[in-house]
Amino acid sequence: MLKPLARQSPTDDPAAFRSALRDWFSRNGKDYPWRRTSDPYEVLVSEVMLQQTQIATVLGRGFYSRFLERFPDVATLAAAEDDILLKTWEGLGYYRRARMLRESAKAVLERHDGVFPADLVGLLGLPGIGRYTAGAVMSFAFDRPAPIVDGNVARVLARLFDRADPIDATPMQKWLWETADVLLDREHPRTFNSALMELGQTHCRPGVPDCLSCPVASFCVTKDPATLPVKAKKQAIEEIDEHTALVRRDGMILLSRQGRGRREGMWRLPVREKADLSPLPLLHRRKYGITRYRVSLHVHDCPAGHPAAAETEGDEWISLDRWTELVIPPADRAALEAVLGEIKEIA
DNA sequence: CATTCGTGGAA
DNA sequence: TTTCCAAGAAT
Repeated sequence: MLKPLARQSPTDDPAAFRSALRDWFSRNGKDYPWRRTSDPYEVLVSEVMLQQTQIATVLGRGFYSRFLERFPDVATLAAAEDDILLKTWEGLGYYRRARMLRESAKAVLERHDGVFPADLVGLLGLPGIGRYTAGAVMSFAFDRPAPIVDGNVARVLARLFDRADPIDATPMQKWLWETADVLLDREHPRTFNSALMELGQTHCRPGVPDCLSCPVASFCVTKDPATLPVKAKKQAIEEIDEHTALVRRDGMILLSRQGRGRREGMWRLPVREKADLSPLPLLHRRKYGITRYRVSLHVHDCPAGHPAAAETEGDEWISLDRWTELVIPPADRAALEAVLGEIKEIA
C-alpha cells in the first residue's frame, strides 16, 4: 500500500485537519446544482433523490432539473397528484421517497406555515427525513452545524481512524456519528460536510483509494485502506421467476396497477401462475434485480380467451397508443417495448 | 434489530 | 458474468 505514514489522527489536531480539508475542497470541489442554492426545498429534493442513488443517475438522466421544473416549490409539490409525481420519479427507484417528499411538503405548509424548520428536531419530524438528511439540510441549506454520516463519511472515518468494526452495527454507528460531530468545522459546516463526502467519492473511494494525492493523508492512520470499511450483513440473492401475460384485444393490452407494497401505483404486465402460462409461447425474457431478488421476467403470448387472460384486481385495458405514458418500472417497460415492437414489425 | 424498498453503473 | 453498492429511512 502506497500511503504516506501518518503519526496523528484528525482528532490530534482538528483545526489543522479542517483547514486541510477546506483548502482542498475550495480548490477542487465540484459544481453541483444543489451547491448553487441555499433553498432548503431544493436542497431537500436533491438529498432525497440521492438517497442510495448515484449522482450520475440523478444529474445525467435529468431527474433533478425535471422534478424542480414540475414542482418548483413546496406548495406545488404538496398538491401533486400521484401519477404525475410517480412519472417524474419513474426509473429512480425507491418510489416511497417521492410520496414521503410530498408528505414533507404538506407538513411544512401545515405545521410550519410554509417555512422550512432550521433545526434538527423540526427536520427529523418530517416524513422521509432521517438523521443523515436532516443534517444535510441543516448544513447544506442553512450552513448550520450538524454532523452527517452517509456511506462516504463512514468509509472516510473508518479509514482515517483505522476502525475495522462493522459500520452497520450499532456501536460503530454511534462512534461514527460522535466522531463526525467532534470533527465538524462549526464555523464552516456546509463546506466541511461537503468536503468530507466528496473526499469519499474522489480519493477515499470504495475499493482501492488514491492515498497519494489525498489532502488529508497525513491525518490518516489506516494501514490497509482497501480492507475498510468492514460491513457485516450481506443477504443471499434469491432467484425467482416471474411469468406475465401479454394479452391483446382491439388495439389494447391488459396491464395491471400495483396495489400496496412494492412499486405501488405503477403499471406492470399482469403476473400469472407459471403453470398457466408456461404452455404458451414465450415472447420475451429478461433479468432484473430488485432488493434481494434476481428476477427472471417472462412474457408469454396469451390469447384473449385463455384463463390466464381473465382480469383480476387492478387490471385494466390500455390503448396501445397510450401505454407509454403510464408509470411503468424499467424492466416491464423494456419488455413491453421489445415485445410490442416485434409485433408491430410483423403486422 | 433485521428486513424491505429499485435501479443501474462500475469493479 | 457476478458482485458490489450509491448523499438512507421506515417498519
